[in-house]
Parts: sequence; C-alpha cells; structure tokens
Amino acid sequence: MPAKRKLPDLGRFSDPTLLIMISLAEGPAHGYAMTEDIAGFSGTRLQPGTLYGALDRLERRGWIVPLEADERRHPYRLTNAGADALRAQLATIERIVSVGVRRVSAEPYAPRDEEEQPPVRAGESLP
Amino acid sequence: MPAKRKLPDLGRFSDPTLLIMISLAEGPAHGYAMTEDIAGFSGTRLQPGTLYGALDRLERRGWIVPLEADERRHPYRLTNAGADALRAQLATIERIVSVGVRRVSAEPYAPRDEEEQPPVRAGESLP
DNA sequence: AGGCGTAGTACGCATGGCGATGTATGCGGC
DNA sequence: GCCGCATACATCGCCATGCGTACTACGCCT
Repeated sequence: MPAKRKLPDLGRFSDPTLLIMISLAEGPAHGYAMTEDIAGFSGTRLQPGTLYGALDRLERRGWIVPLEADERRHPYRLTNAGADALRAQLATIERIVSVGVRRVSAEPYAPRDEEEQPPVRAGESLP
Repeated sequence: MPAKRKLPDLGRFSDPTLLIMISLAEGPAHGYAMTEDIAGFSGTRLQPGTLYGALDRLERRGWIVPLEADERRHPYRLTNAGADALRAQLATIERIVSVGVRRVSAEPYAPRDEEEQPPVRAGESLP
C-alpha cells in the first residue's frame, strides 16, 4: 500500500473546456495562443496533454471547429452552438457562485474561537 | 457488448468539492442533506460515489471535519481553512466568469449567416 | 552554431466522477 | 401488521479526463 500519496490540487480552478471556450470567445485562435491567453486571464497554464485532449473533445462535441491550418498553427473557432453552451454554463456558474458568496460571507458558520484540530473529536452535539 | 458510448456531459456544471463546500457554508450537514441542498441550489444531484468520495478527499485536505455522528447521520462542518479556500475559489471563479461573460456577449466572433453543421460521425450518439 | 521561443504530437498514469448495487432504518397508510 | 417509500450511507469498479513528460521541428536572434 503506497502510504505517501500526494493529494491532488483541489485548490486551483481548472475546467479546461470552460477556459478554452472563454478563450475562443475572443476570436479564433490556435492551441499555443490559447495557452498563453488562458494563462493570462486565469492564471492556469494548461499542459499540452490537457489542452489538445480537451480541444479534441470539444470538436467532437460540435462546440468548436478547426479552421484551415496555417502550416504550424491549427486554429479553432467557437461554433454558435458552442457560444450558446458557453453562455448557459456561465449563467449556471454565476448562479451557483452567488449562492456560495452569500453563504460564506454570512455569519460565521463556526465559532471563531473554536479552532480545529484535525482528527480529534471531543463530545459535541449538533443542534 | 459495446453499448452506446455516450459522450460525458460536458455541459452541466459539476465540481463536487465546490458544491459541497458551498452547501456546508450554510452550516453543518450530513451527506444526504447536502445532496438535497445541492440539488436545490445547483440543479445537480450528486451520486453517492461522487459525494462520499469527495467528502473523504475534503476531509483529508483539512477543509471539513466530521462531527459526532448521530446513529445514521454523519455530519460534517467546514473548517476555517475550508472557508478560506472556498472564498478564494469563489473569487477566482468570479474573475474568470466575468471575463467569459464580457467576451461572449461582445460582437459575434463568427459571422451570423455562416451556420455550422455539427461534424457527424458514424456510430456516435449524443444524448 | 547554438539556444530560445513557438507549436504541436504522442504517450502513459492516476484521479476523480459516476453509476450500480447493497444494506439498513423509520414512518405513514391501509 | 406489513408494505412500500423515503432516508441514509457504504462499496465496487469502469473509464474519461486531467496532467505530466518527452519528443519533433521550425525559425529567429546573437
């Protein structure tokens, strides 16, 4: 049994398909350019495996189409269906995030003084 | 049997850990209650495998802690670290989404008249 | 000529999302 | 007096997806 497993990075925001579609919403672009753009506005630099894999799926999905390739560059364009999907997704996320923001900025869910110690539990009861 | 390979649902928003943390931001809750709550505010009903798996990871991560279990119910509470992480994530997502919204609602990236036909492939079924 | 930035391909691993299945309890209705 | 539904959680295993690594290759600059 491998004892030492590094926990994956739950922290950083990553949804490659969303990031790619947002990037393409600006206009057609090829892979590398998207990587740069995405890194710019999101802080996440997609690895090649992630990027090209996601592009492939998005294309099969009909949300992006490849344009004619300049020799090295393979540009893609968001389809109208893709743009619709993107709008829908953004709306959904906005809704959910607003719920989250409201809840997390409300009165402290936990007493400030009661600081947590990981696995140990003393007798507690819930309301 | 090959059964119909349906493309996974790229469409609907799903980030179990985020949804769970938002749910817990309201106050401590046990698994089943979260499922209901999350379905309510997000429209996504997390399957048991997804839910309990994610809870486990969040706990190892130190972002939630189990409270004392009432016989059947196993409630969890967001830790302060968890709340901080949640706030940070929400902020990041808000930033990214706002970029997306701005871009996708700008002038059409693609000519309106050029309508696309989805790339059809044999043997693929979309739901 | 050598190195760096650009651009994409080609693997391969492991994580995490998710469905399926199972177990158990409590409650209301008839 | 028991039937069925809602509640509540555990566990298993598939496989799509995220992600890293390594590689090719071109062109520009110095």
